Amino acid sequence: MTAVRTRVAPSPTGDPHVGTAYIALFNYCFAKAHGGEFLLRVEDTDQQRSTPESEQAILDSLRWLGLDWDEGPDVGGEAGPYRQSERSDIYQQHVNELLAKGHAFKCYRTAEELDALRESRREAGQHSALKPSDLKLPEDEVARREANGDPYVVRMVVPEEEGRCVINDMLRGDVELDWGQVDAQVLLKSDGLPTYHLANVVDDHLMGITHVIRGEEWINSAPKHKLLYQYFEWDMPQLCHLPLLRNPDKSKLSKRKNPTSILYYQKMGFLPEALLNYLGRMGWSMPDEREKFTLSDMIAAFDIQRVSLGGPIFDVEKLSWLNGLWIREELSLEQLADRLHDWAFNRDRLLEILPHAQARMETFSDLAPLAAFFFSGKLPLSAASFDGLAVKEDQLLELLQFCVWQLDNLRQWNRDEIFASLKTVADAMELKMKDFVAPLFIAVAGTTASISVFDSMVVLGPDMSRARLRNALDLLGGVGKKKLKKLEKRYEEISR
RNA sequence: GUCCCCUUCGUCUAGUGGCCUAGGACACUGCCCUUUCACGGCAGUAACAGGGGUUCGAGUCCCCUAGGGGACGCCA
Repeated sequence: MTAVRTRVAPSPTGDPHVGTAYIALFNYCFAKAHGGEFLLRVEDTDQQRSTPESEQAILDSLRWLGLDWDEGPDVGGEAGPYRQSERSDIYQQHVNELLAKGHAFKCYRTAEELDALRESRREAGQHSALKPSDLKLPEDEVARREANGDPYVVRMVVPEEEGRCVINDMLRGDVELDWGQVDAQVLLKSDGLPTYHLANVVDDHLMGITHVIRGEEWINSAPKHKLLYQYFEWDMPQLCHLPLLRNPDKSKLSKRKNPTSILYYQKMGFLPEALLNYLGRMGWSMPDEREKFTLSDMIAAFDIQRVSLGGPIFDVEKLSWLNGLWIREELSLEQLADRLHDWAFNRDRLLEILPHAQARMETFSDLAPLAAFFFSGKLPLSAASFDGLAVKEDQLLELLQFCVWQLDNLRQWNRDEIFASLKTVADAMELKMKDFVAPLFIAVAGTTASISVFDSMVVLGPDMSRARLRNALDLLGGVGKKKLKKLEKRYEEISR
């Protein structure tokens, strides 16, 4: 029986990433096309990233897209998506097994020692990875640290002699990697939680995973995984590495350059079917070259060998066209009315907005101009929209760019956090708050006569807010490379 | 820097040695439809990264170069 899983790692900001949905889609189609199961594994062992909300957000997003997961085998005593934290004891057990067999060792090296070690090796022109022998401490020192109760990690033993590891990839065939590039990977962190590499192998085995379909970024660590399968004497699943989604500048798709949150596309008013359809066109095509197809069409025609390896650029323009096609051709007027109702004019959404609108309303019809920007994507602005503001022209770009950066670094998206982080910029630029927020009002709401920008940004969400600020930056001519460097330097001073 | 992966119009792609004078789609341009704008229809611009092989024949196979991307964490 075919079984695949998608790793779901909540992002620090809680935004579910389209890249996750992309991988999930291919896992889903592969499983269903082979009459198998599509499972989910929630990677929630990193306390920094994972919160119940961020986890829920990604699960909801996948469900919204129609990628429902199967229950899977009962490996955690808990049905539904598999959560690592619920099984933390099994990693300890498996690590003990490796320790007993001599395939892993305890390492008492401190972070500082590791930094120094890496630094000195780099200076010496050594490019190979850190091996068990490099990490070794004198025995009395180990004994001292152990007696001292110092923290330690468990690392895996890796081959130190020269040689190559052959990894079979379903799309690329055999890929050979040097063992010299494979370091003594940490398996169990000093907090007792597993790293991806350990959890990945152990979980996949227990879940009965037959095929691992994941992003290309993992190809280099495949030898570690293969080695672990050998250490455990388990059968290894078939590997398949998908190309990475890219920004227009060809780098790996990132929120700094592109809206990447599924929530953003939801708020923009894309249909889940269309978004999924578009993701299915990334690196993949129907045998008959149809552009518009449903999830079940895709499953019916699915052949993983039809994946093309060049990293596709995520092109919002074409996604928009496809979404238009879906709206025009697939929805009746009744269905469209229902969809719009669900999207914007439902109670919950209105209740988010109304607290800010009520005080400013005399008639119901005042709501439309007041709240239109909440239901818009790109605002109809031009450079002239920013004329006549108190901030000087040369300060305008600087101000917007600083705000974009500042918001990029925000861990939590709420009114207080947003206000505090932007206030820092206003202070650093020695601007009165009133003058400082004016351009933000224009960028975010289209006019200075509007609901508080901070409240607006909360409602709009991080990706939409960022997109609006970026758009304003573009309209004003953008920041040139030279200027960007200067600004970065100044920003570093501010953010400190 | 080291290692790995990738390379067809600006973008998404078709193409698995002859059907390729390289096809489709987005975007762009023009025309038609139309009281406007969209939609729709028609047409146009535009690509096999470069160089060597293999072969009767190469976008397709091999090698080299270049370019792009990724990985080198007690992140995933």
